[in-house]
Amino acid sequence: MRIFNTLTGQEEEFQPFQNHHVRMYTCGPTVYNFAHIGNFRTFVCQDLLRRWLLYRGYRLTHVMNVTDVDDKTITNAKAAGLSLKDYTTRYADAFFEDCRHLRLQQPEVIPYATDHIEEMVQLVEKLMEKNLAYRQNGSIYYRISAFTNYGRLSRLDPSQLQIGHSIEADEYSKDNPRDFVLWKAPKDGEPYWETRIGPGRPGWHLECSAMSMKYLGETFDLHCGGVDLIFPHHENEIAQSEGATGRTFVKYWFHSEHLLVNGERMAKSKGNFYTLRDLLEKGFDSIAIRYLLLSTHYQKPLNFTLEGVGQATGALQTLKNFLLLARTCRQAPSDNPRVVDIAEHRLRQFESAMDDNLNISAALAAVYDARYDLNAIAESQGLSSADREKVLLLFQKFNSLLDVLDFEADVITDAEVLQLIEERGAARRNHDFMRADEIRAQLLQRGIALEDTRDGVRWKRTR
RNA sequence: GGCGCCGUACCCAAGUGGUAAGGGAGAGGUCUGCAAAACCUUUAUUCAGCGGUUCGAAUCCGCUCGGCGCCUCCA
Repeated sequence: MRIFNTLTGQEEEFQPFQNHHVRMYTCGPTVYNFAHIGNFRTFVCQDLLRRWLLYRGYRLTHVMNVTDVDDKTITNAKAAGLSLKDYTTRYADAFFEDCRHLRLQQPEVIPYATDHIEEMVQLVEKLMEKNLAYRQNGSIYYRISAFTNYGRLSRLDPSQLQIGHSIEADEYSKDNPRDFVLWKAPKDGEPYWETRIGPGRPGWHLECSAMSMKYLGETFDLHCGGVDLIFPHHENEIAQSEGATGRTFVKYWFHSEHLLVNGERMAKSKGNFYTLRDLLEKGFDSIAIRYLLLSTHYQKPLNFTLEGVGQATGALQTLKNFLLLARTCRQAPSDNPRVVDIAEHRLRQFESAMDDNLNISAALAAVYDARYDLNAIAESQGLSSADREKVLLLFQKFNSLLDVLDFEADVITDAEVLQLIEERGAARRNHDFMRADEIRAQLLQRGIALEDTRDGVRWKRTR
């Protein structure tokens, strides 16, 4: 498979260091509030990547950190009158609940920053020994002028960087304003840790270097995040890690583009700021949102609109209707050789699209083409048992990547509903269409849609 | 000021030199007691605009217009 590597600015053949084992790190959430839909676009892209690696048979060790100490978590916890731990636990729980709604697979390891202070201290000690870090007013800074590769990932020339406007008071004492903080001196009323490098708390970049190397080794295959993390976060991670170890930190850098809402950057002030919760409360389906978020290539901006969620819902419905037909269509007396041909052809099309830098649009086209081809057969001739299995297996393969379809047999157990379906059938046979339509409308209100086919009545849930 | 991305139908979107995939929505039709589903037909002589290279350009080059991102809070 080929994948775009931010480090080289090119698409490259993916070849992990250890042949069959991929080690991957993703920058996880900072748990200071509910994650928004833009955050989840990134996590859905990473979910697609991880699922494709698994599909291709790699053993995967995926680490995603949780940042549970930083300026925002501290400020918000204080405002909420909670301890830092109580506050961040609340939002970490909410985050993982949202992840389940979006069917994001759990990474193998989910380390929390506050559980890894010792590893971070060790990393700072190494950087101090190598004279890549210096102490200033109780804080410790990274000396970027001592790291020659600084700016390679982001293609920024350190000497060209403008100095930001929001430099904190204590940072005026840095040797170079562009140096970044590794360890922050304690402030009044803020949490801090007593450590060998002095009291304080970690800077933002430090945790990712310390935790990724702890769980994946000093050199690993993939590091993921949103494009906004390229600079400074990932640039600084490289400086910290490679500065400390002298070895290549990461082989492939995977960055996903941002999500816009109605063509604009999402911002609370613009009134276009959505959390997943907002959308679910408005009655949108979390699976349709997953579908929408995964259906645009990760390197392209995704313009999120409520109309788009509606379109995604419609597209999913087409696939669900097909699966219903595939399960319930007439039993054919013998196998149809075209079924296996179609399945193999469309699967190949799907796989080569995904191998091509996760070309999800082309992969989805293969899914819909398969649906179209197989639908015609199921509709006109029915399917033999073996062919039915093949069709369902094909879509299960597609779904191992997409995870937007359900395959468990859905049965109605409610005796009253079954009774009504029965009664409607009798009414239709007696040409009492008033009564039949009345029952159909009644069931629709309960979320069950009835469809009359030449092979009898068929039903599906509408919610 | 520096670096980078994007512009394909009503909407989303693939395609990076060989004559415009796929999805949604709309219109007409077939089937149906009516629906629904499905199927058929239909919606870009054209890819922001203008020039150039080429037998051939949405694809390559140049310019123009429009939108977006990063440059120490950020997914």
